Amino acid sequence: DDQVTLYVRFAAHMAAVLDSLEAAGDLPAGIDRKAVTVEPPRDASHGDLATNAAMVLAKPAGTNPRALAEKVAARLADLDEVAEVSIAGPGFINMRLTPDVWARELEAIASSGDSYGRSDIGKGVRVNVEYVSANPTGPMHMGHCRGAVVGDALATLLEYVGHDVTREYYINDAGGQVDVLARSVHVRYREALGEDVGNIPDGLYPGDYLVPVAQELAREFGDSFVGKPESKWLPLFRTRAVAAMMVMIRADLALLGIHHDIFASEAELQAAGKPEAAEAELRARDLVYDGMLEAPKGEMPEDWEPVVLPLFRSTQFGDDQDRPIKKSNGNWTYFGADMAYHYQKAQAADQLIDIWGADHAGTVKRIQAAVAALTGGKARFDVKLVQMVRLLRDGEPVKMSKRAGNFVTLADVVSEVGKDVVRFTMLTRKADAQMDFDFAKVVEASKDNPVFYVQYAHARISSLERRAQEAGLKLPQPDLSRLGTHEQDLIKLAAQFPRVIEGAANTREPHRIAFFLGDLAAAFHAWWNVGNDNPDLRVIVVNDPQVTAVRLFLSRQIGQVIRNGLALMGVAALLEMQ
RNA sequence: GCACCCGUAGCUCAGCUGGAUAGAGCGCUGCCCUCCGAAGGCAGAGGCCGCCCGUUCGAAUCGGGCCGGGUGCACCA
Repeated sequence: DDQVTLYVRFAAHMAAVLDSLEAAGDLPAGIDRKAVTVEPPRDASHGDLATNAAMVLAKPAGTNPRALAEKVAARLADLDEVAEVSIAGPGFINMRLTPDVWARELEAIASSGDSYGRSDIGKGVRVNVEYVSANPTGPMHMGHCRGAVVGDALATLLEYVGHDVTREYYINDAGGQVDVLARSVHVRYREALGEDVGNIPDGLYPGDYLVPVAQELAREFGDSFVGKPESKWLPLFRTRAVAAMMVMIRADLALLGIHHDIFASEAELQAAGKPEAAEAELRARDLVYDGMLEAPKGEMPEDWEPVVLPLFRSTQFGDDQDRPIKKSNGNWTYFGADMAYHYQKAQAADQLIDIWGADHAGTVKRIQAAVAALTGGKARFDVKLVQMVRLLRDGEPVKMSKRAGNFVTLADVVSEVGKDVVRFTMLTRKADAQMDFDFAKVVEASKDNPVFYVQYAHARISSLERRAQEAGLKLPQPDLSRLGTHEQDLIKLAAQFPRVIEGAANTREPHRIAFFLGDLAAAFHAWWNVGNDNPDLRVIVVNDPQVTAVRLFLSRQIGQVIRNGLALMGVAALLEMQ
């Protein structure tokens, strides 16, 4: 019971109070209580906790908020943990809690340890998070980075709150771009056999990361694919090249600490006839028909001509126009295969989440339409769009030319600033807000760099532990009744952690963890800094072991919360600053 | 023309999925620290939350309509 956190406990208190009012006939039975909240008021001078119960329930109960508030307040005042209750404004019920509550929460942090903030609100519901899914045509570059980190942190977060999470990567190994990849490798293959191929032709991938793949093919097959028609070598070269690219991509992801459970292949999906099955099902329900494609609404391409294709009725689900599932050459469109892919994912999960780059925003509606059609609206399906990251160095945009494969790779960035800095920084903005990533600023050791400030707090806490040990202090068991008000304020903030986690999980917004840690670190530094002016207020007061024991205990638990938050973000907590 | 995302302090951004007097960092102003637990600290000024309606006891938050910025708009992936 010690491990039940404050807000969980008070939700139960609230329910019990309302039950007892029902039993006493002061509240009609069966009123929806979903809107009732118990949370800290924005202004701390109002108290520690506030509930809107009276305002929310007054109307359905056929009474007025003040009258109901009186009754609720009276019962809340009976709780041991509540020191004082007051009614304010339109019917807020404010509670001030006993100091003991904060001591108890601190102990809950200590006994829960790495699990403080964990919950089971996910109830084991299966969630499939698909993220990264970069085309297997080269190494990961910075454009993939943010989605990778956001997806990974979100998956970890959902696991932490009790979901059964699958991390999935969709390999786009069936489209035209992997044929281009295979042709690019063929050029390198001829080169490996001694031919002077000159510059890599336009339209092919010029990167020299293809050289080892080609050399391997040359070693294994000699010149048997030189001067032969594509049909003789293309499938083999494609398979080998994609496999090699995926090895590279996995290595890049590993640099960020990212590992997927499932790598799903589009080519295999098609070979297994999944798109045909989805089409058949939708045709049977008249959701796929053969029809004329509408002319594009934007700039008209030169070679546009009307054509009849199998179309999915995505307009019935809110899309702007129906979408082709096959091309005029008979191949599946990306959408046609993707539709079948999402159907497949929905067989093994209750909820689907896709993390996409914002440049794909235009295709969200059609895939949501397809999932709604194929699952009968059963599966919750969210597409999370991640906005672009502008790369800067000292405020100047980093030059990138897509030609010559001269992009900034993820591996380069990680080796320059480190995994933890990349991951934390990518989570310091809402996913749908644009972001700058300045190589100079993210490693700056100052207060306006949240990565630094949070790590610095944790390092200070670790250093306190070390110094207490080095000083050889004989410390008693901490007597938590000696916590001061400043210290209680720090606990109050730390106690929000489980709520922040819950909110971040429900809204699928892992960035909230980063902001919370920034606030908690700032509060810790402020507490630390009072010791600058007054040595009696330092954590370690050599001639007062009682106080030292309590403050050290508090400091250790703040460190625990910071560590738990960082762990969810996939960031290692530093024991000392470099 | 349509769709999606964004408009909150001078700048960069939070705002707990409807709560009370709107928050942080930077910048600015003032004081403190330079005898070290200071890769700083404390305090202050600064906002019709793009605009207008609506829903509600209550709106930065929800709905509708405008205005402004970004992105995307045949079978590409």
